[in-house]
Amino acid sequence: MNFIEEIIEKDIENRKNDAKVHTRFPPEPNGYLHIGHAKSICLNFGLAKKYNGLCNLRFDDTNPVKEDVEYVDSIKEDIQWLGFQWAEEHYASDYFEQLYIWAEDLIQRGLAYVDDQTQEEISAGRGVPTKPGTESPYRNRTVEENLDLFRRMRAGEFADGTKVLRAKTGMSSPNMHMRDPIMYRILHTAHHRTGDQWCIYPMYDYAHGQSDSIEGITHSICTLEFEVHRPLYDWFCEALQIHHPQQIEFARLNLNYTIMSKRKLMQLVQEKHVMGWDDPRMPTICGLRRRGYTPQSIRNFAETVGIAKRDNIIDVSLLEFCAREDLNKVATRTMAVLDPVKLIIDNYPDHQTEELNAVNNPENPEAGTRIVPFTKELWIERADFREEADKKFFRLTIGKEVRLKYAYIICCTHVDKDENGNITAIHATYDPATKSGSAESNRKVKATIHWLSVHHAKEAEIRLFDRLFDSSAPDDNEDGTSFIDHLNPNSLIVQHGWIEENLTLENAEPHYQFERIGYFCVDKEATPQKIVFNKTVSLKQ
RNA sequence: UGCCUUGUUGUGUAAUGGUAGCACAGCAGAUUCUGGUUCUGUUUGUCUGGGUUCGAAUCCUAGCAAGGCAACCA
Repeated sequence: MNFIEEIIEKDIENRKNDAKVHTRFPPEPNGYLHIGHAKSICLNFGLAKKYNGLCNLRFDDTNPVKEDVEYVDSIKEDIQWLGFQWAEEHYASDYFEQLYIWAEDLIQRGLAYVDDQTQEEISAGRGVPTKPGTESPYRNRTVEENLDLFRRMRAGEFADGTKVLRAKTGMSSPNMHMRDPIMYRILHTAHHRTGDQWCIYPMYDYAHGQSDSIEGITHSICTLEFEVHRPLYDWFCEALQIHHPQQIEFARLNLNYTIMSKRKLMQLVQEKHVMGWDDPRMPTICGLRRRGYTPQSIRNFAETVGIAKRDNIIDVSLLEFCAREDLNKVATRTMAVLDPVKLIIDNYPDHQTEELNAVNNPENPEAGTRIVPFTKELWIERADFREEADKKFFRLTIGKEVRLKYAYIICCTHVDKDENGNITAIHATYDPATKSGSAESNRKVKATIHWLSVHHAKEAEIRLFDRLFDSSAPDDNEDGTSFIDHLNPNSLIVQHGWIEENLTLENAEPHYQFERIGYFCVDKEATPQKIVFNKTVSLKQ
């Protein structure tokens, strides 16, 4: 049980909020969701589910300059794909009128004032954390004057940046957020939902808590950097005398070998370092989806990393473990040869084709079996043969035996080479008595390798992804480098390999395990003419 | 150098005054027609110093370290 669950269970025990739990996930629609958001989504929706409560989706859309419907749509898609459904869909912008009414109320009660200072003057007046700030010369305007000015701000009489509405919290708090914080700024910018209805927009601090309050949120969960905002959150709820949700902060997710800043992810997309927000190397939810991660694996990951208040950097190997753990259960097995070399079974009849049975998923007998054709000429993985094998190598080498999966035990005899010494073909003989499933098939061999019939295999493009950055902390700029400097030049390698003939775009399963290689899924760019696979994650080595 | 928060194996996370546990990673072995899976075993830890207590990761105290905060961003 994490510390938030402890708080909630105590609240339920004390019948706080009538023992109800109502959370919310409050993204700003200014970018795509990433794995860090997934942690927050799983937390908020998970808590609601665990305690028979509700979880809303609320877009924190108070800054029209950065926000767009494109992001609203992608956020909704990603949350649903992760397997969650919100109780209510809201937008902070739906509350603009209520927020405005409350602002006038605060003015009338002498708790807010219009300030004509420039941005620089306000910043200077705020002072520094170690010393109190100074009061604005406009701080003591009359209620009437403030009301008149604020109404004219709304009416559009003033230019951007010429006036703001500030709360009167005092100028000497050691918490900088409590030094007469700005509530409204003038922004003659169209909003993606309210159009040009407004030219003043509330700040986060004057919108978030109130939105929570309006929706009857009981536990307002956010990340650590909002800790210093909590006194303000509380101040507004108390000043307005409205339902007061409890803000609780937890540590955001950090993953090594990647970055999590929306701004920087946006830069990768805009500067075309990646194919887009859904590039399989991106830590975005849509990127992970395209990469072949299952929603279950991401939920498991979010559960496994836990919830606490200390800063953390999770090892990507945990994410990969979660992917393998789930994929092992659900992925359809198939044989694929990524880096082919020809294997010729010299003593196998020239024009014979045998139909062999292959298991679709050993973890799930219900997945059944399929037929794979076996012939004299096969593709095998170049790495499965070595001329000079050490003690640790127990696959194919001259004079040694291996089993061809679902087929026969073969013994390597010799190899053909071109003038440069590169192996062009490997020759072997097979033992007909060792056919899989036959009475004498139980002879032990050191290894089993996968293969494909040259005459039947189909070509496919296979995209092998590695981590996007070659530094475990690409965002650490202490040496003067930027995350762009740490991009891994080998993060995408495109190979043209061979797949089983029965695997087509039309009948493709959502997830495959290429036996002995890794987990793969069909990419959205695949066509019936050219099927394209993405590597999700390799098998454990 | 003001205020807030946080320090538990390599990485995360439990233990709420009573045997420092779990997961990942690592290592070793068993099984295996995937060097996968599964199973077994195993290395490594309470930031430091004092104090309270029969007993401290936990309480007190003094340090130290890390992170956050001085946007008309969220």
